[in-house]
Amino acid sequence: MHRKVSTFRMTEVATSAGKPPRPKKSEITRAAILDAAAYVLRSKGYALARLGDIAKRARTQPSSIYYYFESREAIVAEVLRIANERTNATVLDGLRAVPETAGAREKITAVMTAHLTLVLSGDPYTSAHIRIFAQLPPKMRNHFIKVMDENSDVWRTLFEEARQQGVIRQDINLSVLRLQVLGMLNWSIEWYIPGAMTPEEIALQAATILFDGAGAR
Amino acid sequence: MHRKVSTFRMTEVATSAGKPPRPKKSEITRAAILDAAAYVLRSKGYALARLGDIAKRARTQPSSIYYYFESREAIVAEVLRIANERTNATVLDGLRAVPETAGAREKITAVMTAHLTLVLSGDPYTSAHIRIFAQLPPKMRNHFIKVMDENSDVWRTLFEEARQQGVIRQDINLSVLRLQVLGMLNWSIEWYIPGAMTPEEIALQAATILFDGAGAR
DNA sequence: ATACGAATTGAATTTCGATTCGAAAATGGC
DNA sequence: GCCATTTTCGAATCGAAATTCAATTCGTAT
Repeated sequence: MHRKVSTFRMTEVATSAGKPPRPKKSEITRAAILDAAAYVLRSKGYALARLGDIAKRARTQPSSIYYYFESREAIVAEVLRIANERTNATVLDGLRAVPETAGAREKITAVMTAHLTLVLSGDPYTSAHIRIFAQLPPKMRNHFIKVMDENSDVWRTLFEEARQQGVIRQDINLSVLRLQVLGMLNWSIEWYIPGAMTPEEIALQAATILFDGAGAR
Repeated sequence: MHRKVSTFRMTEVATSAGKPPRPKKSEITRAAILDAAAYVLRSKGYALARLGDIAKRARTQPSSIYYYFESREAIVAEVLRIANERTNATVLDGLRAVPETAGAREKITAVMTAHLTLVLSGDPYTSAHIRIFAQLPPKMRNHFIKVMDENSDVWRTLFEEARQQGVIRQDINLSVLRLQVLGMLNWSIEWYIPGAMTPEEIALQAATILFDGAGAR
C-alpha cells in the first residue's frame, strides 16, 4: 500500500540479502495513474475530474487507485509536485543552454521560451497545474504557493541581473514586471491553438514586447 | 417560479388597472443570491462553491434558491452573464472617457486601465468569471467563449486602429498581442495584493511595457 | 379581517462519486 | 508446481450535496 517513494532501493543492491524485496513493476501503473490524472485534470478541471475518469484512462479501476494513493487529493498533490519539478527543471535547462557570458536579455528570452514551450507543448502536468491552481482547496494551495515562490528565484535573479546591466529601466517595478510576464505566458494556455504560430514564435513576440514594446520606434 | 427577467413591467404603469401585478420585492432576494454566488465562486472556485455557502451568505436556505433558479448551473451561468455585461460596459465607459480625437495609444491605455481596475477592485462577478472560466463544464464554457469573443470587438478594433496609425509595428501579430495583453491583465488576479501598487499604476506599467517595453532606451 | 398569490422553509429524497474491504488473481522466487 | 507477496477487482458502504415537495408563512390589495 502506497509506499513512500523515498524508500532508497539503491542501498539494497549492496547489502545483498536484504529482507525488503524491491518492487518495480508497479511503478508503471503508478505512473500511468498520474499521467491519466494530469490529463483529466487539465481537460476537466479540478471539480469534474472524477476518479472514474482517471481510472478509465489509466486502464484500471477506481478502487485499484487506492493501492497507490491515499486519496483523490493525494493524487492531485502529486501531479502538482511533479508539475513544479518539471517546470523548474525545464526553465533551468533553458537557461543552461545559453552561454554563461550572455546578456540578461538573452537569458530571459531563453527562459521565457523554455517556459512557454513546456506550457504549450501540452505537457499535461504543467497545463493541469496552471489550470487548476486557483481552484485548489486552500490548504493545498498555500502549500504550493510556497513551492512556486521558491522556484521563481531563477526569474527574480534574472530580472535583477537585467536591471544591474541597465537592460531594464528604473521606473519599472521588477516584481510586478515578473508577474506580468508570467501572466502573459501562462494565460496563453487559455487561447493557444496549435498551428498558427509556434510556441517559440509566441515567446519571442512576448520577449520583444517585454524589452522593446510593440510600439513603433 | 423563476420568472423570466424580461417581463416588461414598465408598460404596466401606463395601463393603470393591469391584471398582472408587478413583482419587485423578490428582485432583492434574487440579487442577493447572485451576489453571494459570485462571492463564493470567486473565493472557493467552481468545485467548492456549495449551494449551502451561497444560501448562507444570502441569508436564505438552499431550498429557497430553487424558487429563483432552475439549478446550481443556472446560477453560475447567470453570474457569468452579468460578469460579461459588466466587463463590457466598464471597458466601453473607459473608452468613452477619452476624447474621440485621442490617439490609439491613449485609448488602449484607458481601456486597459478600466479593465484592470474592475478586475482588481474585487468586483466579485468579474473575478469569479476569470477564476472559474477554465473549470466550467464544456457546454457552458463554449457558450461563454462566444460571448467573450463578441465582447472583444472593442479591443480588436482598437488594436487595428493602432496599427493603422502606425503606433504598432508590423512584425507584431495583432491577435496574439491582444491576447497577451489580456493575459497580463487577467493573470494579475492571481498575485495582486492590495496596498503595494494601485490597479491604475499596474495598468499603466502594463501599457508602458506594451508600447515602449521595459528595456532601457 | 380575509383572501390569495408570493415567498420561504425543513424534511425527505435522490444522485453521485469517493472510499473501504475482502476475496481473487497475477507475479516472482524457489 | 507451490508459496508468499503484490496487485487487481467488484461489490458494498458512506457521505455530501443537489434537488423536490408539501406545508407554512408573509405581504398586501380589497
